[in-house]
Amino acid sequence: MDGALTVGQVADELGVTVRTLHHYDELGLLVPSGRSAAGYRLYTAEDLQRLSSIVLYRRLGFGLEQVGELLVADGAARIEQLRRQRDEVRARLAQMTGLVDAIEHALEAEMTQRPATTEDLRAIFGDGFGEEYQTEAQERWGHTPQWEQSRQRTAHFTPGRWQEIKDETEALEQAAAAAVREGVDPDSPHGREIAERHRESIEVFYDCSHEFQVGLAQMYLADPRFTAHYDERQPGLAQWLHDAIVANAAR
Amino acid sequence: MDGALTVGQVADELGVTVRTLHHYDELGLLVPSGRSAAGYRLYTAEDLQRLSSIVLYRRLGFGLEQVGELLVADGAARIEQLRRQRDEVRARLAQMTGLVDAIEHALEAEMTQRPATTEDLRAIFGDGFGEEYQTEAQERWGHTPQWEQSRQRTAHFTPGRWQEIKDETEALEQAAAAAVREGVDPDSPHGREIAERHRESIEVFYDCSHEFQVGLAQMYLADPRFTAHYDERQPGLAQWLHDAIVANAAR
DNA sequence: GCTTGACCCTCACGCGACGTGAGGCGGCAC
DNA sequence: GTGCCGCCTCACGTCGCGTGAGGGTCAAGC
Repeated sequence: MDGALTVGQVADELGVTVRTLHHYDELGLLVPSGRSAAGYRLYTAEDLQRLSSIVLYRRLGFGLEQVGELLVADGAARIEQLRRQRDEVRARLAQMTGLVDAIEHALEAEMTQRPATTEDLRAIFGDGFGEEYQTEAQERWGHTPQWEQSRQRTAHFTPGRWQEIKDETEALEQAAAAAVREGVDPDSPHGREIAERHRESIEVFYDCSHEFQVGLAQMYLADPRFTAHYDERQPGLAQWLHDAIVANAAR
Repeated sequence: MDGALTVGQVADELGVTVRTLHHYDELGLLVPSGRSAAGYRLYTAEDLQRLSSIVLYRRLGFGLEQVGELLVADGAARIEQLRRQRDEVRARLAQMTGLVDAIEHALEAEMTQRPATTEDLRAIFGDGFGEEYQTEAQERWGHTPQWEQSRQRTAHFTPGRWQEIKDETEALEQAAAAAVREGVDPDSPHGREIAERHRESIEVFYDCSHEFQVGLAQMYLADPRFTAHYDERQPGLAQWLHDAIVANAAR
């Protein structure tokens, strides 16, 4: 019996914890063959053999109760259990594969439905969406109620929403440019329609009365950067848009 | 508040159990917005919204604590967590794939190392391994200590072991048949060597003294079925083997 | 008004395989 | 003798509920 090992030695040998050995002892799954005078558990080579079987079956995912059954079962029963276990693990495997897909799905949804980040905006609007402009705009209008309202609303805009906004602005400006080229009167039904569409595109951000819109129109003529933006697309567009907005506001 | 639902209704609606709702309430994960006079939990549409998020995240495999964090996290943090969860699940997936392989491995080992069944024996020895022979053999020798010893030993023989035994028997008989064809003297070193090899092939089953082996040799001549078995392979083999065994026993 | 049955409430233990101390004894080297 | 490591026996914690026990509530039918 001098070959008998204590819990710590067995634990090191087989890669389990001491607590695990205690646990198996409690359950009667692996009761050490002997005890020292002081009550130390003493494991023989046979015990180690049994433990290594237990460890093997545990690694295969069996519960302790099933491990106990496997140890006393004959070959045919063991094979049957192993097959069952394999099938069960395969089933869980399939279900986890589905889980990964579900997570991917949620991830994609989150990516598109989450409020847009600064990077998203740069990706959509290009690098022209620079910090300098942002800073200046904040200084100019940061104290207005419209700015505050816009800030609150856009905080929840998704990348998809921003893309829609860009598309609508683009379409609007193209329609206005076409009207200028075709010599459409700003104070015609079509001219006023475009002015109204412009107001709606602004109302996405904040409540925009006709009066406020007229103020914007005046700025488009007063601030050369706005004027340039419109006239680059179509010479005379800034003036035409201003006139249409004024005409629409006067009804 | 007339739109408020009780636990049972909510449970049906979202496919969870009443106990689960109690649990979430205890944890503070989903505290119903109201209680009836009698203390019934009352869930509003908002509560349902929150619950459906909880159910979603739970289905994605998050723990309840993480679900709580996800509910208050912003988009970026949620995405980060989803990614982490996906990676973790993928890792577990890989490890389960390994598990399946390990089980297959154990299964194969068990298949080949398990004691052979009657079907295994038929597969190895052919259908000549019939019940009639078995029954007669048991009647003839079932009471002998050799039979008992053989029974005990063969009970643990694997299919592989049986195959080895068959191969060795085959090789032995071929060697003996060749010796007969070549006119080898049974009482020569080579003849006695074959006799000794025969004895060893018997000792696989039970302890076989030279005297006992001589008894076997006599039976090979006395029982026409044994004689036929050997002489079919090589005329004169039964007699030759008998003589070699007798010579070897006499040293 | 009374019963019935379905629903709700609050405890509180159970599961599975150990982890993680707490409190105390044994063994061995200095 | 003393310090440290290893061993012992309780015994509670983990995680997400399941499953009663014991008892109120509510709407409907008699």
